[in-house]
Amino acid sequence: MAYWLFKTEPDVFSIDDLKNRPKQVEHWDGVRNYQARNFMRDEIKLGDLVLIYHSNAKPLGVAGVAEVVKEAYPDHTQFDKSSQYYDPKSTEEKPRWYMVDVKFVEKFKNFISLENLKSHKELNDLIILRKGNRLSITPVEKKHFNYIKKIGRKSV
DNA sequence: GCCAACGTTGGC
DNA sequence: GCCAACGTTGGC
Repeated sequence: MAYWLFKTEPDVFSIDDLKNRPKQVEHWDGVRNYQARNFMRDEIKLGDLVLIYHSNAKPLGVAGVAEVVKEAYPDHTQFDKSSQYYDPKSTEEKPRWYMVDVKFVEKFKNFISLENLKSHKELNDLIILRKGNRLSITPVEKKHFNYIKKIGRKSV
């Protein structure tokens, strides 16, 4: 059982969008970075928990938690010419990109802004807080996950 | 295999 | 809108 952080731009897809999906499940398509792809394909397992992080937005930060309900399978958008995620170099026989399915678990009562995250020295080595980090999927340590969950559930 | 040029991400 | 920090591409 492992923990992860997925970035998403809430203008495109937010925690509320996930919550409002049928069965509250959605496939996490559009990842076009090899490191992130490798995490999904090789390491992200059924039942893993995911922090949903809203990037490029206001507010900016961790919005809630989701759970992995389906392990890696080919991302269909890579074969779709009309998709912005279309990849002409990928084939059905040898797909280049993968995705997982996640299910809504909870939306934090207390949205945790990036500023808030940074103010906790316990979270100093969280990957997302490293300067210049652009990876859209990153592993999160159990202690960090639990700490963040605690802040998120605290009422303000 | 190197690396310059270019494109993208994402906080500010 | 700016720009630092990356990742990718493609010529050599």
